[in-house]
Amino acid sequence: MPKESSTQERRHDILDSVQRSGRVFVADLSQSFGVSEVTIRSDLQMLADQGLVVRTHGGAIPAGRLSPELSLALRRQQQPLAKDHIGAAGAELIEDGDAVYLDTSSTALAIARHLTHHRYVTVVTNSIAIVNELTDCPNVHVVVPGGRLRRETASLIGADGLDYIRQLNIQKGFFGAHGVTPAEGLTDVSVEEAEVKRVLVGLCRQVVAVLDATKWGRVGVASFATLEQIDVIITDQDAPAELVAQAQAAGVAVHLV
Amino acid sequence: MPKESSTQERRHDILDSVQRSGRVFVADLSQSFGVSEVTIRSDLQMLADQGLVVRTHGGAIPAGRLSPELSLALRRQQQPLAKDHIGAAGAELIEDGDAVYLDTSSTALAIARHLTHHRYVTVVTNSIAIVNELTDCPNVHVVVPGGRLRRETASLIGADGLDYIRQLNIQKGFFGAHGVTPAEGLTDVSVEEAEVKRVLVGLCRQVVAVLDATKWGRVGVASFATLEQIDVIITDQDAPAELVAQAQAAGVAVHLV
DNA sequence: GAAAGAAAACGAAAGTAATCGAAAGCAGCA
DNA sequence: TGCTGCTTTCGATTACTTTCGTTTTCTTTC
Repeated sequence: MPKESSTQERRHDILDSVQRSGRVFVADLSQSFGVSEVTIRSDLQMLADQGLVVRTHGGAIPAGRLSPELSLALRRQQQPLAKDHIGAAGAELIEDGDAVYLDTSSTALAIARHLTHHRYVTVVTNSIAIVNELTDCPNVHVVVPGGRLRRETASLIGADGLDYIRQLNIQKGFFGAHGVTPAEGLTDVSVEEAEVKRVLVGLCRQVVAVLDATKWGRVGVASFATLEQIDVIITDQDAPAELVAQAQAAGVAVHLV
Repeated sequence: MPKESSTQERRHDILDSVQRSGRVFVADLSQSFGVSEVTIRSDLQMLADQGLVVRTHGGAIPAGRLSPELSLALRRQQQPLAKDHIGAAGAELIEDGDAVYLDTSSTALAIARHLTHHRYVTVVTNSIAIVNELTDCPNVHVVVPGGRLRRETASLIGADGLDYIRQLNIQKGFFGAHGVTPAEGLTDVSVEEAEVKRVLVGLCRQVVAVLDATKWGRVGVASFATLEQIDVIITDQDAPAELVAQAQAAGVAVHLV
């Protein structure tokens, strides 16, 4: 393993190593590349933000190593209280008679769980997890635009359903994201899904981002909404005050829950 | 089982083991993974919290799945044997590489359950039950054309996804029906769904009807395929011989299973 | 079948070691 | 001069252990 390579080369080599060996350790990579463990952790964080690896304690594994059910379960398990609070607050923004779009994030699923007392609401979603959740809610009308099954997120992906959605009048769209920063706005780890979300943001009358504190300051590989395009951000109390202030300065109504 | 795996990998492997063997024991897992029983119990607790396993005394069993030890009678309640046989026969008509349409009938679901050993198969379906079933089959590519949720059948209805389907080359379409007679052909109880099925029959290169004996001679309100449009009927041994003969006279290959 | 005792399993708590990530500072380069 | 990439430092977090009181299950006896 060569030393004195560029940052980009090192990250490429690290990714290659993760994929070849199936598991890497921070300590080993630090020794191999002749850089500090903090630098390796920074590299792995970048690769994780692009959805290429999954960070583990002491190292990383290839994205896709874990089964779809477990990947989904791990995502749902993160910040459960924050997501529930954000979900409840998101549901409170939904009025009887509304047509809303819920994306495939686990925070949008938390919103769906709080719709049991709403009436005449239409939910448009490509999340199979949300469809399953709303099967027991006869008061909610569910529309699924369609696409190809992506097991890791129990959702349907692709742009084919956009024509369907364009025919609908969607009052509010609720979007999770991999990260949010003032410069990059809302970002995702999948370029393809970011492209679809970008169109959806344009189709919704009101855009609501639902993010827990861990998402602030983090950047995924593709942006899908600038701060100016966001009407509301619902987040929890741990959200960093400085970034919240910058979002508010850009005109976003930030709800801390 | 290698040591030095991460927590996520261990839990993935534990979940896999639960699903493969149908039952696991804390003591065995502790020995296999080289960690304490408390750690294994913590792992199982997390998997149980997420609804992936059910904790038992001393171990765990799969969640939402029949354990191999459960009685055959309970399996029968789960799905009648005739449908399972028809489903198995339907799956045998599906070749690796095929793109097939499965409708939202419970017999089509039986087909989906027999696809675990197929490769490179694309399933096009609006049945949420089938999507859920195929979540565990990474070898099967799933496409969902989309529509409005119909809770009674865990499926999506409506003609909106037809444009999507028209772009696809579907070798075989598998259709359940409310009834089949020589005069009316295949019939359904929903005029709306019959209209969609009629279009779908026209889009599939080969049309396969999957019907148990109770469907012969029965008539729903709307027809969606004449006998001449049907290539194969898969049915069980109790199908009435005279109606079977008439179908055969009309050029249908009837498979009795 | 009920009761009693023993064994197995559980989960909470506390402790330890490893790992993490934020922050600050420095060097090199355009 | 400002930016990038790297370092060190250090408080926080994670993952695992052992211990021990509690609970559940099994076995034996009546």
